[in-house]
Amino acid sequence: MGVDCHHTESAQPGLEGVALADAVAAAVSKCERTRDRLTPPRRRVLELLLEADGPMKAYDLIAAYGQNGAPAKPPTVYRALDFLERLGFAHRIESLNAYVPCRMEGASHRAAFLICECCGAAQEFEPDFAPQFAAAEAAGYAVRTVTLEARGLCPACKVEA
Amino acid sequence: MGVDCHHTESAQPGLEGVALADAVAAAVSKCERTRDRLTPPRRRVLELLLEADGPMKAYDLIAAYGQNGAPAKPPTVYRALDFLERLGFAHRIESLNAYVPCRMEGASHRAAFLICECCGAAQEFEPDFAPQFAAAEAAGYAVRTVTLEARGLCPACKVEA
DNA sequence: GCAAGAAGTGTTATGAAATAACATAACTGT
DNA sequence: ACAGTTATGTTATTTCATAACACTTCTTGC
Repeated sequence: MGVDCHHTESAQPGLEGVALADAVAAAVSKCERTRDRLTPPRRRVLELLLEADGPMKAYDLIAAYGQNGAPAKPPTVYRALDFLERLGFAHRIESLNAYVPCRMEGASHRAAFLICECCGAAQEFEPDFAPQFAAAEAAGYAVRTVTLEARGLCPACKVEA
Repeated sequence: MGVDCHHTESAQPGLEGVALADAVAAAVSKCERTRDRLTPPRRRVLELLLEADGPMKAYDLIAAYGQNGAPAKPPTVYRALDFLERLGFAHRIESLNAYVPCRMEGASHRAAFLICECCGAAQEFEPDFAPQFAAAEAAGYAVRTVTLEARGLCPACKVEA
């Protein structure tokens, strides 16, 4: 990803086989419980995100959508992404214009990432926003969502540099 | 900005007259000290940001650039924004695709905003990233920059809602 | 069951955001 | 003044995202 990065292996390999099936099944059952509809296009986009080795651009998803190489129409994918974000199955990484499946258990309204500028990996983590949150509320703000994106070098790329 | 927001006054009025001149002069002298070149296009974009009542889109800047109504070419504005961000005179708000002048004194590599989803105001604040920073470094990451964007309602819009 | 509304999809077209590439001009240090 | 670097001007293109509308599928109250 970065200009001086020569990694061949991804820091975050995508799911496949049983692991992928399990992750999809978990989403299916979660949607059944909440009466949300994980329709075919939504499910397909979720699969693509889970299979990916890293953050996926919307137009990568569009290109990869069809099983036979046929691309999707942009609104198909953007609508699916809206749904997946809304349900907490995916996150948009603003500073990359890219999307990742949610790796955290408790789907909160918070998303925080450590983004490697060398290999492009995006590691989700659970931030403690308590201080910022408290400060904002003290100033009279009603905070709804918080996005945090830290950029730098992941352990592997730090060593190499 | 928001669909159910009827505010006429901005929460953050832009600078004009002496205040604007002072702010620009401060940037000029800061650049003189650091031997950076606040060239005409860069200065013009900085002025536009300072004059604005809120976050400016790049194409708003492009449209407003010429004194006589003539728009700028996109690269002119994007290059100026790169410069202004690099020196800490401006910040990009990722979740809005928009830009604001820096309101903080010490130009750090950190930018944090409280963004009102109703009136569109973006209030910059000085976050305490120490905990997140420490956690990231402990995990082996070398953090370079951190962006935090909290979305919700500002005090004025909270009352109205 | 079935009508009425809501939610989802397919499709065409367009709008908005950002950059590539290359030629020219202006500073900088020697 | 010259060589190297930094900045600008310009054209074109690429990338990212949504508007609008017709149609289908769910759902829910009767």
